[in-house]
Amino acid sequence: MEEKGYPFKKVEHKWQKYWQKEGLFKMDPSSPKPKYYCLMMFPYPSASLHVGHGRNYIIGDVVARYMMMKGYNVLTPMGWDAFGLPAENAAIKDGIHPKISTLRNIEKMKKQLMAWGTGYDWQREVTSCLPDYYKWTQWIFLQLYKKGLAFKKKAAVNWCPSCQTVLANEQVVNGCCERCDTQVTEKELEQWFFRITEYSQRLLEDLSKLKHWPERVKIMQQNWIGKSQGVKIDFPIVGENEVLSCFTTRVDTIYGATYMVLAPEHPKIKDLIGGVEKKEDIIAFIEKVRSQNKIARADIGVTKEGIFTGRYVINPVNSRQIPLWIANYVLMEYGTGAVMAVPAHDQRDFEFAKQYNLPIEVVIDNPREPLKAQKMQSAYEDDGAMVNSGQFNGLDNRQAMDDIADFMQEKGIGSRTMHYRLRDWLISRQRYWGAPIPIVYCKKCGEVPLAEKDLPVLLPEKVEFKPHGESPLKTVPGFINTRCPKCGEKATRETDTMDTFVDSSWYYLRYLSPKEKDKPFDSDVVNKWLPVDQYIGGIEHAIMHLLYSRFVTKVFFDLGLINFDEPFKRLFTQGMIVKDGAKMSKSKGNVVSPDELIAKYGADTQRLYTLFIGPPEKDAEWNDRGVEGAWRFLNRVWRLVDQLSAFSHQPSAEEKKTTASLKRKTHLTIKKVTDDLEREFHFNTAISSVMELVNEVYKAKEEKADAAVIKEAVCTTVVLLSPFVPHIAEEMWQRLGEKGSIFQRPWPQYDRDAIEAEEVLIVVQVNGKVRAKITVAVGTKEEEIKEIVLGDEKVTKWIEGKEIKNFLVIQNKLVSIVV
RNA sequence: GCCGAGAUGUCGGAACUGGUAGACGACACGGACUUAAAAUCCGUUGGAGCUUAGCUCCGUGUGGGUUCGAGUCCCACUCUCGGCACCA
Repeated sequence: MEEKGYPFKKVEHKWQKYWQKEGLFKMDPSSPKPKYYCLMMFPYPSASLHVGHGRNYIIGDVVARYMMMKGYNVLTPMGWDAFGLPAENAAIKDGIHPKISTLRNIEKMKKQLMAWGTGYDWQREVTSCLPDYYKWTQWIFLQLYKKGLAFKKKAAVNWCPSCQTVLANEQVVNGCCERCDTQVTEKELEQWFFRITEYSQRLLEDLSKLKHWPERVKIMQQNWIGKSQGVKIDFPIVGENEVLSCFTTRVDTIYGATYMVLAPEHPKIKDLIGGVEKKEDIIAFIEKVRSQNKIARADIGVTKEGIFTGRYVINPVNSRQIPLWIANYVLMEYGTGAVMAVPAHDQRDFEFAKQYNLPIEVVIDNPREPLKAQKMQSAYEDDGAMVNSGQFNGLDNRQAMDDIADFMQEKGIGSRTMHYRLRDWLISRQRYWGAPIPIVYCKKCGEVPLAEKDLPVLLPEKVEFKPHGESPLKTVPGFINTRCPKCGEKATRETDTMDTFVDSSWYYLRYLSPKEKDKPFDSDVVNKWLPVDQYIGGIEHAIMHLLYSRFVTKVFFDLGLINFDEPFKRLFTQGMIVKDGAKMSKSKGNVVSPDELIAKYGADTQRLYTLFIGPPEKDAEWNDRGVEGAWRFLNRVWRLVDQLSAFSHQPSAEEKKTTASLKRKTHLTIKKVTDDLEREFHFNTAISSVMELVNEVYKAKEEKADAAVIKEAVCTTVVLLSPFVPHIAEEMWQRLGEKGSIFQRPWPQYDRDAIEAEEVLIVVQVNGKVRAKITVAVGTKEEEIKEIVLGDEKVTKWIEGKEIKNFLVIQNKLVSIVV
């Protein structure tokens, strides 16, 4: 295609080379400037990028360049979250080794990032799938292991009986295997966990330290941790010298507990049903529920299923015997795996009681109309006065909650306690493309961690990818067979690899000393540079990645490795770019390729449009027409610079007014752009205000304003645009006769005197409606304004013959008359 | 169901602490330049009405409220999007 407009290809090539040569983005450790760590979530190296991906990097690049001009020593590194399932799937499908496809994708993406003009300190690049990185991921595992924070326990995985393989949640589609469509079941395996639950309270509390995180992300994390206060109550089992404990947040409803339900996985069931008549049926029921995988079990939703155990427990407050059931709607992972069922006041219990004809007893009355157990259509979950509750009758239920908890603690039948929804972090993956877990199993010594000096446990390269029922690592004898680090006897290696979220939970520390051979990071340097000043990434990482990173940081803090306990000071989560109302994806065919755009209009046009499209934290709809608008604007600025030297003029008195107004606009724009960048990254309004300035310059040229002031306006335009469209800005800067990189000059300051206006427009409202506008000198006295207003024809028309009830004057702004 | 975000012209979106609603861009239309087209430049562009150089009324999802004045604050509701979901 023939190039029209400014020669963007030449310009972009020239300046990309220049930045690289000059090392513009190389962080200088000896710089006396204050530090600024600007971090983008490191990407998974995928084969094809679209303009939606670009938004993240473009925003980050604007921030980095702006902070540079503000005089900071900016660190802006980049790396690759390079382990993961897609590469392994590609290996199975196309037979290409994950390492090869991943490294190839990295090269491709790196070129793409450079084509966007985004600058990074490439000397600090990290790649999580390479041994010099994952050695330290394994090291981190060992530290957690030593602290008792890494441990093994049985846990269920999704299992495809046909492929004979473990499936990740995203490989399960509608409860079936994505490859062969077989119904997925659950299988128990010994798996590795990180004990993140030990940090529940701190992870929750410290959210309040994160003043510059989006509120919604903090709320999501808070809900995810899910703290609830309640009471743990012991129910004695009839005929045994034992109790079943349950947790409730609604201890006020205890008198209404008419049965108890256990999760099918509850460990005490085995003993309890030992001598029961229908033991076989119960076992069959438990088997049935457990054979369904978690996803299917959650799907059932409506159908609550259960079975009576034949046993009874005693409600400790009224000594009543109530039946003990097992049901699919009770989860072992939450609380104690046992629930006191109060059908009158809990909807789930209500549905179950209706289905199995269990008694319903009202203990909190609806203040609007008394409840009748037989007539209830649903549970009453709101507040009211206590009834049928012994000594607590008549109390407000909220009050009773406290009183009953006190009563129980006194009598020793229950205690106030807290529960968290957060579960331990399952880090085991039965996969090849991940960091091997550095553990060895020895017949004599059992489970033995490797010594730090024996790291890394290298991932073998020669493996078979075709699915045959087991993790590819299990088929490599050279990997599995080893010696016990303790006794030297023959031993076998752990074949599970680590969740990629482990890799990504600490990479931001590695950037500070990426080539360090003896430790994961240099504590002194890390302590100097962290926490990260600005973290930028997608909202999809609001919970997992950010929570895991916070956890790992806290562990490092406790280990004395670092002196801060939150990794990211400021967080910005950008919105998605959609097209035709849907997220861009190959399957939907709505992908906009950055390569074509760059070929047609250049990277700066794409950058400008991406930033102009809307507020960056919100989702935005891509529109090809809008790109042309950005292109037109850049050319408009380009021509302005081009023609500037030809313009010289000494203004007449009349033209001086235009000159003054342009000068004022110039400085107002500096203020506006700066405010928009400081305030939540409002690039869209910053850019529109520069557009206004450019329009004004065109007008001022037409009206022959002073050449020096026009030049000031044009230079300011170029500088203000530079973080957004760096290539063209550098080129124009040079053409304006300046030397060196525009990013090495300071960000402009506005002149307070220049933005002072001499006259203001005052709006006159009569009965709340705008009726006239008058222009007066700044600071005109109230009396004087009154006089002018009352003499105005447009105003008198509306107040004539009417009584003025109120006359309000707001300085330099507005007059409001009520008649 | 719960939690969160949102609803403004034909479209993307502006409007900071209540003070001219619709900045800026896109689309559309008209004009200038041109042999012509593209590009560029200038102008018009929320709706309705009228006695049409202008003026009036209506207008920010719906209904109510506070206020001299509400897109903005309060109450109730509707819808859309996102996340979580049998959490005791």
